[in-house]
Amino acid sequence: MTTHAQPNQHYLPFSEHNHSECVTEALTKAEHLCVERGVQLTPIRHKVLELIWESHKAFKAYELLDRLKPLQQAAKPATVYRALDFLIEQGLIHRVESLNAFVGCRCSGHKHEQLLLICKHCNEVDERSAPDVMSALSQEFKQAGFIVHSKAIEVHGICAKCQIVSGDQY
Amino acid sequence: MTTHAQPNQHYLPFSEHNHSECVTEALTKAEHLCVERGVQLTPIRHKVLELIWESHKAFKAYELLDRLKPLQQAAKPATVYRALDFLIEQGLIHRVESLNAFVGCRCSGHKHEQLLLICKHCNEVDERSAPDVMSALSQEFKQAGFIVHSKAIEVHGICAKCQIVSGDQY
DNA sequence: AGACAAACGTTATATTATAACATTTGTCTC
DNA sequence: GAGACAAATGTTATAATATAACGTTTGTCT
Repeated sequence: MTTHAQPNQHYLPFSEHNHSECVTEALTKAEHLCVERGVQLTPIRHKVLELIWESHKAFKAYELLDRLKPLQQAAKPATVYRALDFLIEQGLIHRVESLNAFVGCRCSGHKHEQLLLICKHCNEVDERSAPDVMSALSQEFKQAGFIVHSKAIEVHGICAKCQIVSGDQY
Repeated sequence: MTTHAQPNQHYLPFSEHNHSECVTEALTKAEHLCVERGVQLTPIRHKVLELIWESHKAFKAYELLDRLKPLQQAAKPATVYRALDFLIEQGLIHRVESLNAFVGCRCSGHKHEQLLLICKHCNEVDERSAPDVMSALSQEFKQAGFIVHSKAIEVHGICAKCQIVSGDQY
């Protein structure tokens, strides 16, 4: 099995990909990274990551908690939030600020912020590295004399797939 | 008194501006806009807008509520959230998604999203129209076939002023 | 006066997140 | 193996953010 993701950009649209492969790849990659880094992808953290990868939609913390409970009797809010903190720290998931929700990161491995395209119709979140946007941003920071620690670049709208599926008034 | 803001970009740094003029201008502009649009900038909405403009820092809803109470006995969470909804709707304030907080909009008048530079040290929020960033974003949306409804572009770090003030380890 | 819509009052509760402290688990040392 | 330690997790409580639902007031139009 090939376990490493493509460089970064231009994934297949969610509709066309083999999601179970996609998940396996993400999890395998996460496992390897954690070993490399000497950090523990404990069973709880692994389960939460798996739950998040169930789809490309962003999950709320309490939705994850509900799904975690059957697998982990003792699960409480802190259980989930701790796992999420770890996964974010390791760059394995993104927090979607404008939704208070969490989504798997397809370009995981290092902490880095991407452009998130969030579809209001299907709720899927597409990440794009958007190099031109990022370099324009860098220019802007330089001009402003601003030292960046973190970015959240989140866009809400309708994805290409949903425009076709339901040719409405978007 | 001149009541209309400069086109958009390149305001004075907060440290150098005359804040009371800045507030007066923002409030006067808001009043005019609401008249033009036939919407009501009621006393409560006006007070909340004034409170937000007390500084260029983002305020939490419940902080605003605490400050509103002395001026408005009956103020409850709904009071504040309704006023905030109105002010956002009219493009008079921004919601800062990554802080769950609200900040006055200096380029108010129409709904439009700007780049927000949020200083972790002084907590002030600088808005920038960042045309190059926006046009790179538009390119990206076009490429992705994504129809945009709204954007949140929020960057956390240290502003130029704070780098000078405390020459630390930022 | 009556009808209506918009804003606001009021109560209750939902949702999101963290604090604080106890317990368990694994590892290292002696 | 006993003791010491750090990391992870368990557990209880509560803080912080936000909305729902319904009643009342106010102004305007007829």
